[in-house]
Amino acid sequence: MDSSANVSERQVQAPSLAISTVIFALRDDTATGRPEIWLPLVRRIRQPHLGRWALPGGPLDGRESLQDAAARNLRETTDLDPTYLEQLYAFGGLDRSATQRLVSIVYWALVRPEQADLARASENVQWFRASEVAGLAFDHDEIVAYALGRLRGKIEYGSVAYHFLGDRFTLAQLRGVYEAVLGKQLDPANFRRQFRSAKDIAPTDEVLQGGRNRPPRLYRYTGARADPPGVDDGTGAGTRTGLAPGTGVRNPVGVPGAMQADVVAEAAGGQS
Amino acid sequence: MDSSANVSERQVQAPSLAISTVIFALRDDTATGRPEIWLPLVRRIRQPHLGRWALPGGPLDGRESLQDAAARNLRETTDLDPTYLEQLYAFGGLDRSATQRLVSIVYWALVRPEQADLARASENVQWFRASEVAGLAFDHDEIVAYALGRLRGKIEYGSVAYHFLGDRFTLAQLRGVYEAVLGKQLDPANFRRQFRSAKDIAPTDEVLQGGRNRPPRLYRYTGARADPPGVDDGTGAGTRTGLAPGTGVRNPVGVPGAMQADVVAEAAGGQS
DNA sequence: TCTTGTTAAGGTCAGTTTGACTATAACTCA
DNA sequence: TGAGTTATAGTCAAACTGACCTTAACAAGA
Repeated sequence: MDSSANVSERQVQAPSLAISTVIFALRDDTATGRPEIWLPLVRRIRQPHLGRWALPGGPLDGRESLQDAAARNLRETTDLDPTYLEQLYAFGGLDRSATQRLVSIVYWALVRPEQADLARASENVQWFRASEVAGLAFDHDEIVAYALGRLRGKIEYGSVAYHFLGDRFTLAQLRGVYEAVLGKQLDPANFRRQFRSAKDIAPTDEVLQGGRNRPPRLYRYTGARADPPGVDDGTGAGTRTGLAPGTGVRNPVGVPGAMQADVVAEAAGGQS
Repeated sequence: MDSSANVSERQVQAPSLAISTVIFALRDDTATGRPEIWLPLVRRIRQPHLGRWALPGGPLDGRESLQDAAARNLRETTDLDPTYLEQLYAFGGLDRSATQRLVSIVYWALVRPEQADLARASENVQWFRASEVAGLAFDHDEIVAYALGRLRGKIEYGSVAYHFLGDRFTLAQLRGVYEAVLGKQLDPANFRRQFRSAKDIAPTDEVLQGGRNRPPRLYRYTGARADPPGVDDGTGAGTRTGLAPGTGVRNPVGVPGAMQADVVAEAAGGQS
């Protein structure tokens, strides 16, 4: 509206650009044995929000692509290469940071629990249960909530779930992923039925020995494991490989239904 | 990899930030009478790509939120306020523009055909059939293709289709929207069946007079018309109000199916 | 060695949804 | 008045879902 001259110096400056990354991994609950969603956070070592936990990230310099910068966040925080990395959203509200106008392009990643050295908690890097994350710096609480919503939405389609798992997995493990992400139990028999007829999943001739019950067969994911290089869709359009079965997420037929808005955010700050 | 000093001046500078907007409207084909997807483009009046068509957009200054800047693009190009406006993706490849490192945050919008003054084609603003767009400046071809993929993905859920239509509409008009977006014909009877049981659609007691056939009943969309203010989801998570019926888009059940990757892009340039 | 507990794996069944198709209603135009 | 076209309602078989049942395979303990 008002484009006259009397604006503060700060607002006239071009916004700063930062990349942040929400990294999800599964970890079996020590009590129930059921997998839960965890994510690493880093402690801020400067103002603003000094000392608070925040998403890994930093300013974007001119030499990296967005995705490369996010992958670097991932490496520096977890020592892992991404098995899944996708752009989440660009947060650019005017008051995300008190000290500067900051636009953060946020990525989200999935890593495998075996790889993620969850024990590698240092003074400034620690893993938290996603359900218990609160009080983060900037608007990172909302970003995490938004990322969780996206994860749920994405798992209803294909492929994503497999990025939490290793090369071979049992149907029970796969079901565990779905249950952790969707936050509800699924019928094992129906889950099996749907996944047995899935195109991108193939039984191996191996079984998982060592359990105390009947040894489950191991399966292999035969679809695309990662997004095509340089390709990165911002929604469900991309690597979608079919619908998640047994999801309990019945086909939202009947057309327009109830407003299902997930947690959304127009905010967030970058770790700089 | 190489963080030594011998890098060009340009690459060391912070990337420039721009906002671009893909604006979709429907327009009835003069021959078949069936609606098609159109979008406005602006001619570049400076280098690079001088004279070529490009998405409306411009640099982000420090005083606007991302969404506000996109809404301004929309207004300045079409004289319309957004009925639907959502973030599409942030494009940040290293070589999107030859002259500078440029990161573009792209929005996409839907407008109503009655409102969109399609005739208002000036020397530097013109509407094009989405299916015929080609040869745009920067990587805007790919951005448009990506936006079309997102539109298709989104229409399979709820609400989005209605933003193409006015307050009252017939089921045939609504079906026309779906057919234009999905690029295939749908069975009128089945389409009707599903939408009649839809929660967010209600029949009025009016019919549309003046046609040469049986006058169709008018319906009203009773769900949320626009995204909550300031709220803007980057995917299908947000305003999702149910699945599109009759879509022919059968529930992608059976779990993982065929890789359905839509057109994606890691590129694009901003109109500056 | 037999019993018990637990998970794996396969199957049944009723209710719902889908896609293809048919039939009738309502209107304009020739 | 009859032909043509769209609106609207219904039918039917195939497919899918969710709930539930049965049997297989294994470990641990009696």
